[in-house]
Amino acid sequence: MGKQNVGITVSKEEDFSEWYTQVVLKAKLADYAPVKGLIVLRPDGYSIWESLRTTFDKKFARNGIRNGFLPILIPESLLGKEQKHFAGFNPEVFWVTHSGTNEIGDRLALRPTSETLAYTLYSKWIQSWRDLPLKMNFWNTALRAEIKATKPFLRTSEFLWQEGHTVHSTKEEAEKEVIKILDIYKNTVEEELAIPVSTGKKSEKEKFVGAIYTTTMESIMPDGKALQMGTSHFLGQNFSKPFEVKFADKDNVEHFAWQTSWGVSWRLIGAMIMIHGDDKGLVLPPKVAPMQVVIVPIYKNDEGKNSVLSKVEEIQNKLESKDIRVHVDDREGMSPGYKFNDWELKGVPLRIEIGPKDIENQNIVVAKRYNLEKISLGFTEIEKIPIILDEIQTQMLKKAKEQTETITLNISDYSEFKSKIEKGGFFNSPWCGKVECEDKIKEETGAEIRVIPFGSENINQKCIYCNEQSVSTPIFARGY
RNA sequence: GGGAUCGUGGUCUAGCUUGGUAUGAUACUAGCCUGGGGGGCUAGUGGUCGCAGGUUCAAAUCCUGCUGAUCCCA
Repeated sequence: MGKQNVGITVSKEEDFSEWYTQVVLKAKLADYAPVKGLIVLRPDGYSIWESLRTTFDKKFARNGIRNGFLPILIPESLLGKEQKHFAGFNPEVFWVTHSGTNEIGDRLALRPTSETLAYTLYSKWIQSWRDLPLKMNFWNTALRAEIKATKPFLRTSEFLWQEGHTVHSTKEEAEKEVIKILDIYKNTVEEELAIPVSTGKKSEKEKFVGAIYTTTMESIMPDGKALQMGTSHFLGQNFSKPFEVKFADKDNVEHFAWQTSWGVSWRLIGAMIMIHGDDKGLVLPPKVAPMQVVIVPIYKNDEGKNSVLSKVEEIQNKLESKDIRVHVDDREGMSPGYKFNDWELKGVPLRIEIGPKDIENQNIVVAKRYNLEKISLGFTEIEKIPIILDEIQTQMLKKAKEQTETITLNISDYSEFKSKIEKGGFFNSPWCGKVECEDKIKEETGAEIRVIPFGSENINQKCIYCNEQSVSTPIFARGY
């Protein structure tokens, strides 16, 4: 077997973009579809998404949110009801104009997002304060035409996501919901994917079109570019008015409702690949890994094979009884070395090697993927495996946090800002709050306000661009 | 939005300038030997050169259109 095309052929350090694409394809998470900008998820990729979905569903349910399903086609007349929202999405909407050979009068959009459709229904379902709050979530795909620069998971014309839409009788309750969701997002991403995030608000310029304000979580990738990991919007009454989502309150006066919408997409998978992967390929956090442990049996002859395989089976059963996802690689005709590399490419968190030597010594060899460390465990120490997996999960988050810290800089001088932006990173820099400065910074450096972190309000500094009094210290970065 | 490069068995690739139905590696299948970090030998399978059209006796090669991918800049 040759190694030239099987593994990753470039280093993460030297050619990040190419490295990323190779990891996605070679670890068999996804492949390109025959249509531009679309990808296909393979079992290992989809399994990670399913794992995230399961976690989110549990947390949503605990918060009183239930799942529903919405169709993919939205008539133009509905999509156009909230003008700013429509104008924002229009350039990237796919349109269905024909059914068979007949032209469709009110052409149909492939949903870029479902606010307009959901709220048309909500206005039917809500009449009284007793119908509120209404909290629903939808697992589906959204379609937004990406003409250029597509990249698996990060920028595709169709993407898997969840979109939540809630309706409340008061502004306060809706705003609390916005934050509650952002919290769920943050702790899920940090606990499951081991990716640190910064949360806060988007600037006026960067907020969701149609929202009063947008809260967001952002992460910095190893190449110094920021990635939006999820957003939770306070819609106010911007949609409830045009869509007539209203209710009779206890005093029998009719009010427009207060709404939120929020979503995360499979971009999270892209972030996980970028943050944790290395030159050998994917590195999966144990919690979302489709296989947490792979066992590679090693033997020379039938006699050795039998004793090794019976031990392997015993260990497999022991681990499965502790709800560990185990796979035994009993493929014949492949050398152990080939298998080691293969599973490292696919990012399995722990590999167990068992051969004649180990049977003799009453131990197993355990290799950790995230740091490539190998340790020996006695046969009686198998129950330590779940603990080791937990440690790996913790260590991966720690490592990612350290990485984030090293590329997060406090910069209050604009010339320093400009000279360092080429290398990328999160820049904490004071800002006066004016969109003119934001625009100029974007124009001159390519960096934008990714997030204005909660608690970053401050009036004691000078705007990095115009030197006037600051209102906050946002995180600036170039983005994906 | 602007620019550049590219598309040949599953994968990577030679051939293209100077037209004559395709090179090598790897993968895959079978057998034997091997087996603790991408093994060896032997014998096989697999493509009609991204798609459509044009020029020609003849097109992977020349021309046109389309499509897809990658990278750089805004």
